[in-house]
Amino acid sequence: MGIIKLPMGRNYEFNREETLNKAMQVFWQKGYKATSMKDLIDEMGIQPGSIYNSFGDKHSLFLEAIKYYGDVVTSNALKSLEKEGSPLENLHKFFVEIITRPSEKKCRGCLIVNSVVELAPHDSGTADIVNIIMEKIEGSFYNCLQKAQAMGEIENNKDIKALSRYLASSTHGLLVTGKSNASQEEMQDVVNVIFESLK
Amino acid sequence: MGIIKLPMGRNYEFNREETLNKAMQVFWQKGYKATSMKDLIDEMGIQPGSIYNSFGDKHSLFLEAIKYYGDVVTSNALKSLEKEGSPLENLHKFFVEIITRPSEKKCRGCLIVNSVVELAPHDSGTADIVNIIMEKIEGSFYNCLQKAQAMGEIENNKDIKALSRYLASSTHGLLVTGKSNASQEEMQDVVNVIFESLK
DNA sequence: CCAATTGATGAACGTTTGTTCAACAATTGG
DNA sequence: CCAATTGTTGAACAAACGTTCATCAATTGG
Repeated sequence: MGIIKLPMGRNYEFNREETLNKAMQVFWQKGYKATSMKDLIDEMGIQPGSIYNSFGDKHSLFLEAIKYYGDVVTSNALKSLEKEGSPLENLHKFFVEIITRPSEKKCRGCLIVNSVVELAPHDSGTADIVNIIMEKIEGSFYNCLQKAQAMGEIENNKDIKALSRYLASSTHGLLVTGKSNASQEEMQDVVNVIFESLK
Repeated sequence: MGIIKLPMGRNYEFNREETLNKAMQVFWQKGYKATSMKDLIDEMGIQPGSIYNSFGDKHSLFLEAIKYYGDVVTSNALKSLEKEGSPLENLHKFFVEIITRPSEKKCRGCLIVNSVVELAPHDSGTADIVNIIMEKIEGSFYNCLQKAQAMGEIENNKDIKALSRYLASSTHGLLVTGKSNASQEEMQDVVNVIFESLK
């Protein structure tokens, strides 16, 4: 075991991850363009110089924020699909969670969906990151459906690759619908039809 | 028949609808915040004074643009659902059109979906207009499904109110998916599952 | 304690933003 | 032709934007 060499200069006075998380929240709520550096400075609680020193410019910070969102928020939601017990029940809880969120939290939807719509077509940096996350989502659905099929919850003649793509697109749809003034009841209707189509 | 009284001052040198249409295209492609007045001046081909004189400020122009989109682009797409013949076939063509567009046109998606995601939660002016258009979309799906049911293309025990909500949300989903790098084939899979669920 | 290194601060910078307005052009009514 | 009215022009504006950097603070190595 070697001696730990500390860096020479001053120590950071903020927690990098906590600060990145704050930035993510702002981008999530306001979008990329509508978020100003002043917003970020206020919410992150550090000065512009510290932001640029630690995260680079606004665009770099944004890319890191959506990557972080994928690693924490999205990943956490997808983990619920791997729980023991009925895969279809896990999947159902996943969708109920999605349609329940809009009313409590401030209608932020999903940062990935928001970013696809606002930036992906014009910004390859954003496109690369969100595409990876979206493939991960589809992959998680696929694994869940595969398990469901193995357990006899889904008929064997079903094309679960197509179904996983369908579930991914349906999720995006609900996250958009949740940003309109659609009621809980309307979205419950949608989820019911989605689950009918899995049987 | 009375005498037509002409207004006293100078005549407009541009066609209001053509110019509004140009503005709509820019907002459609770039989003609200990412569109600058300079962009609008360049694309509309008139000076700032003329824009303010005819449309008010940027936000007012945007509201008029999304209203115009609903009256022209969305309405035109929905009209195809009312054509003679098989309602389900019309519906299918509607969805094929949606998943075919992204590759030709520059990945603009749908201005209404874009606006829900970018602005609706923070801007009640946008929310009001967008919600009306979304209700119109759901209404058109409902009429189409009703006709399909009357013609025996859909079973009578199906809840077509729920199905129309489902189709609306599915449409939003596909319009988001079309902005990612999803292939035509992937989206065709999604459409196939959607139509399975109508049977 | 002193040099070296690195983070923190926030005033200041040059752009770009959305918007205004005085000057000008075109049309109508008389 | 002259007054009245209204559209057009584009320079100019204040405010907000993202970004930089000289100055200071804290830590390490010797």
